[in-house]
Amino acid sequence: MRNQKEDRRSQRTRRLLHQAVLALMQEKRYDSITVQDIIDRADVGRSTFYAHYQDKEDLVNSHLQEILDDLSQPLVDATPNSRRLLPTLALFQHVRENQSLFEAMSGGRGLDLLLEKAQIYWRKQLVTDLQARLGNEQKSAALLSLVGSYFTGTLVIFLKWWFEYRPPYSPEQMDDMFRRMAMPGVEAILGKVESG
Amino acid sequence: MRNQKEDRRSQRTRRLLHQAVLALMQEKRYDSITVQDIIDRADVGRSTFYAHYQDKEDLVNSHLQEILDDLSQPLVDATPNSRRLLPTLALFQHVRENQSLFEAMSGGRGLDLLLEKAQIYWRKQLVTDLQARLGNEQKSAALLSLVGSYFTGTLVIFLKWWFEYRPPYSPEQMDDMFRRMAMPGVEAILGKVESG
Amino acid sequence: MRNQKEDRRSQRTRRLLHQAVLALMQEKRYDSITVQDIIDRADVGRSTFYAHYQDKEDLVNSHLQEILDDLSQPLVDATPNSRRLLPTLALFQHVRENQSLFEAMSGGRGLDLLLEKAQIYWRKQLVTDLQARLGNEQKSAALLSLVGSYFTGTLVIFLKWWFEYRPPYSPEQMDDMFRRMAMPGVEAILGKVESG
Amino acid sequence: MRNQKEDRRSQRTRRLLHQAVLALMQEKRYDSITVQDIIDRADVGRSTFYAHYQDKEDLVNSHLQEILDDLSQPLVDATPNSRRLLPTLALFQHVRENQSLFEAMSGGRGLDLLLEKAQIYWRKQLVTDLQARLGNEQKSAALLSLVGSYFTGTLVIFLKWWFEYRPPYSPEQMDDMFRRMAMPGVEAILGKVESG
DNA sequence: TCCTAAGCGAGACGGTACGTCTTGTCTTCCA
DNA sequence: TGGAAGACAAGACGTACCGTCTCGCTTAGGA
Repeated sequence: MRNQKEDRRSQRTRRLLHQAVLALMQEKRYDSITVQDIIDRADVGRSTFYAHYQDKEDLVNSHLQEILDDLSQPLVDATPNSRRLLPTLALFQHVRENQSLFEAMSGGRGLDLLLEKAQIYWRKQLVTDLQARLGNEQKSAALLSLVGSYFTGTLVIFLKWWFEYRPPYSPEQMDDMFRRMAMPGVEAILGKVESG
Repeated sequence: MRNQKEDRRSQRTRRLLHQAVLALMQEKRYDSITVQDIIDRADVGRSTFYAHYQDKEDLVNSHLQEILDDLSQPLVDATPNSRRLLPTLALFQHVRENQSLFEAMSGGRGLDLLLEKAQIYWRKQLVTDLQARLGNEQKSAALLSLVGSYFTGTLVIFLKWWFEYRPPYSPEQMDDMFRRMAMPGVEAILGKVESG
Repeated sequence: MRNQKEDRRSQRTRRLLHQAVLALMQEKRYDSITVQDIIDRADVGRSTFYAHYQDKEDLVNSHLQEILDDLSQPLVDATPNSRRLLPTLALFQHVRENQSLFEAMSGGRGLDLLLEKAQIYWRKQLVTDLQARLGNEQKSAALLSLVGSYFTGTLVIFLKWWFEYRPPYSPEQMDDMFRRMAMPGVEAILGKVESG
Repeated sequence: MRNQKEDRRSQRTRRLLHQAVLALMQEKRYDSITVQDIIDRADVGRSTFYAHYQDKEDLVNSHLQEILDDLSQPLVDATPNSRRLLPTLALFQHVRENQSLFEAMSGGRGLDLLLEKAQIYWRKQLVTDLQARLGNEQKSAALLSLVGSYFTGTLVIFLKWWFEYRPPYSPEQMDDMFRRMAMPGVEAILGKVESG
């Protein structure tokens, strides 16, 4: 029916635009990328761009969201009653497998934008999760919020450091260090929340 | 003397520009502040602006640097052989005393820019400090770098949370929680580095 | 026969488009009418429009040509050896009978376009006619051209004035005044060319 | 003082733009001239263009008005109690002297725009003039309006024909023919209004 | 009665010009 | 004579149309 056709065409255009913006983010600072750059690279008309996205930011957000969805897959796949706070090991592994993508974004501030979005997203997930786990124990909302910020913020710090410093550590080593550094802090506030 | 007068004039102009940019950062997003906004507010000619600063970023950086210098005063004042990693309590106290300034910047992303600069600055200080303390113990540069990122990153997370969540915690309570959450992680990697 | 069907459908589409453009010309300036306006009004697809006409101008021209053909009917019907230069009385009468049409076009520059086309068309007719009448008398081509421009130009001036000034004159009065003003000029150059 | 400087700069810019639009009108149809064409030719920034003129039409109008002012100089210079309706001889002479200018405009519809403006301008002058002359004789406003349209319309027809047909006639011959063709018509309605 | 080719609506698309906005330079005036 | 004022070139922005195109849907004639 109708929508199939439109979807097929639209999808192509959107894919071209995403590819273009990804390529450009490897070459120059996010701020200095112009809409003209993007549509030249994607070989797409100006009005077509604006038919799909409000502006450059909208496109980039949509692009980052896709990557974030992919990045958060481990979260979704995790067995609900896993005893770990967020499946961070799977996350480090996933990142390593797609290393080239993230390294590409690492120039030009793209990675920062992604991780900023990611932290907000993960924090929400984590706080919800913690509320569920600790439903009976009375911890203040403030403390939960703080722990959420701390845990996901630290996670982002580790990921950034992994990319920027480029130490020769495996995903497993990274996750191990992360756990060793972050979990005592969490437990200091909440008490033992996991055994793994 | 000529230069005195000129200096005096320059100072006045710079002060006007700083005030203008501070006021504007409370009203709108950093990105949407234009040079025209600033010079209108400061009641200064366009060329005058460019005589003093390269561009908007230069002005803002210069402004943030002033605040950062002030903010980092506790660091500088600290007794060199203090046993604490960064005088964070003094920092939390200083921030509380100048709360209105930081709350003003908190709209419009200005605070983020400041804290980003601050983290880089503090990290450098901290890593240098740690290298001095642990000169004899052989810790890899990588681990020092990671601890520096972790400690200052976490500090920034706490400061941000303090502003955004606005919990009714005193500087002392904040510092206490920060220490309880962050120090175990540091020690997990470096061993005990302080007793206080 | 195949073509009959196609023609019947095509005709409907063309009629819809003509009606739409006529209606629109009453509402807004010619230049500000867009193809989108036309096809929305005609309830016709974009590609259908371009299947029938090259562009907006083509459509309008085709529309004006129809009106012009109708408007020039008196000319064609005139007995070939009429002694009058162009049957202008019939023209004024015809215009009065279709007054509403012309008034409709009078907004938005449509009438100007029509009369411009008309003048060129009539001038050609008139010059050809004069050449035939004066075949033996040696009048330069230049003078014939001038008289052609003068006569038809003046006719257009009268028609425009009739519409814009809207004096309470009958077609007969208009024609009478037109003859009294224009014929002396013609005769000043060509000598008496008609007795009527 | 201040305004002098601004004026001097502005004048330069406006002159450049007028020159550019004049040059372009010789090369292509009025409609197909873009603002980009103009500013490229004038070597002027886009925003500068819009600082001086609302849009292309505004610029062209302003340009035509200048030419029209120049063209109407004979009118203004005429001794107020001249016995002729409009000093048409001076007009034909002026046009011949600036022939190259008008021929330049003759391509691309520019001349049409000018003459359209001119006719409206002259008609107003003439009607005012006739009202003054015939103050005591009771002629209806309608007839004065008609004569005004007729006289100036015919004048425009003659000028256009002169340019388009390019007959080898002198300004004096043109004026003579114009008078011989147009005046009888005027007198047929108004009676003798001049002796010359 | 079914088949098939055309006319058609819908509208995505590449492209071009628009008028607006902002930047950083450059010229002119004035103190 | 050096700094302030602001005109300017440059060029990106988001919008509006254009003319092309691809896609299914009707629909009416010939099989």
